[in-house]
Amino acid sequence: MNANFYEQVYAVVRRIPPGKVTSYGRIARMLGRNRAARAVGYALNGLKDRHDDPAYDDIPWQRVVNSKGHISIVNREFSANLQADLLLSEGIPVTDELRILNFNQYLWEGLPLGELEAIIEGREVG
DNA sequence: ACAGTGACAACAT
DNA sequence: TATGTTGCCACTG
Repeated sequence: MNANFYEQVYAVVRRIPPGKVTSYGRIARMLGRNRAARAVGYALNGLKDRHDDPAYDDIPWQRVVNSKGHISIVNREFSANLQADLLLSEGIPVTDELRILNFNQYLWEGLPLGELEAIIEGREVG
């Protein structure tokens, strides 16, 4: 259940401020797993099974897109549009093709090394 | 223990 | 530039 990597991913995503976005690959690199981008997506996918749990309600999953700034939820029309709406409500411009305009302008800088270290070592506050 | 899978990303045409 | 192909990693049954 408590896959450590998932929890690390959630901890990072929780820190993404409103109006900012990042990518699956960048999160993977923050956690020291340079090529675990797919696993990050897999972790976020797991949220749909826990949306009842309040502990996972505060995770701004909508702020994670792919490396090109595209919303990556394909074959899931409803969720993809929901993600676009959520981003728009934060002031992030999303085209009707589900692409973020001026993606690099909204990119999140990431966490300070110390905070990342805490998350990786399981000392995150939560 | 092992093979299949997916909200990715980097390359190769 | 635009597609198609090939690694990747963590999780699951």
